[in-house]
Amino acid sequence: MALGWQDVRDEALRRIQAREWTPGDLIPNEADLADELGCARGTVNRALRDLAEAGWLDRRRKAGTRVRQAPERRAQLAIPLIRQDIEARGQQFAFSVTDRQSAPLPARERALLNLSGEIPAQRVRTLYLADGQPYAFEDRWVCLAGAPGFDRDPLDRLSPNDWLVQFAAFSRGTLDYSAAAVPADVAGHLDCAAGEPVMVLDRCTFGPQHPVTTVRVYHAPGHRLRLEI
Amino acid sequence: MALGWQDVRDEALRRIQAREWTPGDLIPNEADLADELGCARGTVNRALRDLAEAGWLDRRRKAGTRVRQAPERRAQLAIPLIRQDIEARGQQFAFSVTDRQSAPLPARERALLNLSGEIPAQRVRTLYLADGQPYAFEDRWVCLAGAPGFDRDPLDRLSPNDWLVQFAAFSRGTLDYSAAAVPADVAGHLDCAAGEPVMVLDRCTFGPQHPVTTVRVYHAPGHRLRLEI
DNA sequence: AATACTGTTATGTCCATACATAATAGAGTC
DNA sequence: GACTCTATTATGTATGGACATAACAGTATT
Repeated sequence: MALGWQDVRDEALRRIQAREWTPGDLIPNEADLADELGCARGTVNRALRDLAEAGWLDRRRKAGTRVRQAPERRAQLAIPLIRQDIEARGQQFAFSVTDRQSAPLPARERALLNLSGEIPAQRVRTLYLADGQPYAFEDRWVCLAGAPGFDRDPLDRLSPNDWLVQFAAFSRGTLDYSAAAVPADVAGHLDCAAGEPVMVLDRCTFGPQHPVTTVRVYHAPGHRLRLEI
Repeated sequence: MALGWQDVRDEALRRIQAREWTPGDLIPNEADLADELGCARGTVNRALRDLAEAGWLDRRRKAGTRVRQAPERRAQLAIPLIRQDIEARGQQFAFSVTDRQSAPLPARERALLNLSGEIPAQRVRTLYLADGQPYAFEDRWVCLAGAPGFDRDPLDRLSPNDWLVQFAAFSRGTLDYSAAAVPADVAGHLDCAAGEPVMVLDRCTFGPQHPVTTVRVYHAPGHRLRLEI
């Protein structure tokens, strides 16, 4: 019957939400709680660590554990992989590379990726389709040092997105969402009026050694980014 | 001397990124790894669990641990608290309630919060300012059952957002970002042209017992939502 | 008063062990 | 072959004990 750490977490969360432990409060220490609830300290530790990670508690050695004033909750966003997004909605995925050229990385992209000098790169612009309807249009620069072989792949089976996921190791990156009016040249691909408001994603990806790619994705009108807490 | 779980995690991540363990691969089991690295199985477990949470590994009882094909990385987004956002940028926070009325919850909002029947609620529309410049305009419905006392607060010191954070327990919710053209009545408050593209956030908040509030936030043009991995 | 040292304390982590649980693989049955 | 039952196995978790570490508080020193 012994208490699991999830039980302990639920009980602690209950006390926080029921305001038995109010924001700013110092809560009993692990040993006492373990004693009170009848489990080992390790179990309480696991439970409270989990609540701290979720933003409910603030823990500091010696200072003890206290309830956060404003529970700094964090939402998790599964990083969008366009193909998966489309397939998850039961739609047919397709893409078409509209143009592709090799050239040194331009200044704007160099700045985004913290690079300087002449960087061999390739630009690919791709339209993604869901059930034949435009889903997103991406304008991507790929650093060949961070994605060796990318320029030699015909990109007929794998989309640029999928190719990079599969062959380029990556360790960190940034995602930057904003709203913008569709530029005229993109509007044609997305099959909408120029100037319509759409979600734009600017993304940079870095591998363990080299920067890999930076991309601007124009989502089709109506796209929503959904997060749950 | 003794390996910490972070050391084990780093070593495992190194092997994944160096492709010593390739996607789809079954990696050695915990006991063997512990043996090889010279630490207890618990330590390996902690490390691998961490990598699984971060999306690098896939673990299943008996089936073992394997490297994710496409590391389903998750980005964390600190839930936006407008006042903190503004103050974090070193700007002066201010707000003004433009109008406020008590009325039963309309149909659209009832649907969003999974409610039916006649629900006592209050509507508040608020303009948020950073250094005197419009930052966001919110149109909020608050369920009085989930936020008792809200309708009696003059909202002169605390903004609706801050009031709810401080006095209404909440346990879960949804965030829904999209791009939209600013409606004419909002454009006046945000000091921009009607029809300009802006980020819109639709948010629902639920307490442990009752739904609490649903809100639509129109961010000022140029607003960016930044996530890091 | 300012500084340096020294306990004390609560959390952080490790270990060895034990048992629980989910999922697979194989044996046996129809 | 399709099904059921039964090991087997890798991960999940609980325990008690131990020590590490950060941070605070009080004491001693200058």
